[in-house]
Amino acid sequence: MGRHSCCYKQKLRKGLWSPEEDEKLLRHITKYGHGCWSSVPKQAGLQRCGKSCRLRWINYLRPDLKRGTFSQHEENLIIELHAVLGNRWSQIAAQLPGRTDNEIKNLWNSCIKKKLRQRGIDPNTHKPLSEVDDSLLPVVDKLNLAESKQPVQVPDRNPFETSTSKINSSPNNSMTPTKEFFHSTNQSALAGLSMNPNLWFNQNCVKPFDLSQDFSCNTISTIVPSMTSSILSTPMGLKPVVGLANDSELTSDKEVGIQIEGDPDELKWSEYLHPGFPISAALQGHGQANLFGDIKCESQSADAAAATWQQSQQHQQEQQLLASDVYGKDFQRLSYEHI
DNA sequence: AAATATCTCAACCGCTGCACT
DNA sequence: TAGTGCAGCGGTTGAGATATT
Repeated sequence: MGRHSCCYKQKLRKGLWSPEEDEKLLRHITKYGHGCWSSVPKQAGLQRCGKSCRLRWINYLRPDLKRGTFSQHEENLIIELHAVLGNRWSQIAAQLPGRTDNEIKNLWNSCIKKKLRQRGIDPNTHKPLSEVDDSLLPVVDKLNLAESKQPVQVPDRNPFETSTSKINSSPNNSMTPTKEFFHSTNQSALAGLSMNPNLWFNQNCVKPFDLSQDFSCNTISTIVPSMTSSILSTPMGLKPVVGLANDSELTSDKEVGIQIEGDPDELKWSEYLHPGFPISAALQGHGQANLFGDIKCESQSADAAAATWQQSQQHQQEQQLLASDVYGKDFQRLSYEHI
């Protein structure tokens, strides 16, 4: 089609940027802003294409970039977000201030994938490697899988779990939620739901939010990608959510109750969280709660949360029966305690 | 010490979606 | 409606650094 692209222009420099080029670009953008990227190289006196300038600015020159190695918390967050978002690096990067999509992508491909395999987790599906169907893997992944299966190393803790978490903290609890949850065998009915009990909740969402800033997630439909529309329109109105308890004022002995209220069924569910613990991970164990109604997260005392939790038990059972009615035999109730 | 293998990461490539005409 | 320009995204590449033999 002969579509014109800045990349096809002749006499443009490629490869690594020199300090002089960096300085020119930095000075120009600091003074004038980038505006239209295609005009930046000319205005800044650079023999580069606009695309290259944009990339250099975003990945290297931007003043708000955080340098240095990733913290353990950041790595955990990336794993958690990858389980939710897959390879949507820019969306993942949006949740890590000062980090770029390129940086996160590189970290994932060079480090995190390896670490997960060593822990016996498939980085693509986030399932235990023992569950991964070899026939579905590319040859390269099969090789990696075979390698990492050698010393079958069962993870001794949930990689999403923080040290301060009380949730899923039993000694042999790795990626294993101990509660029952719903799992549909009808893929069209619940398109997008993960087959992974740890993640089915996650796969459908979304932009994590910070509890310290906003406890309300009733607007979840506005941040759930369009891919979840089929889920949202299910008879039960699934509205998944993911978040982090990041309130810096919280201490390890101060609990936050996460309450989920269903409408119109007034389903209530609660769990205790500690700072830094991914809500999604906490919710995994009680995933069925997320099948119903709107979700609202509120801060409440441990006692109040416990009372709410008690109150919700009976209602959840009723809702589970209702789900069976809705989906008939396609809907199974499974326990993953044996995994 | 040299050769080779592996890893890291900056940058490129090709594609998509959107806005505009 | 189709064509064009652009920004942005994710996959891939390859040079340099580091580890291993």
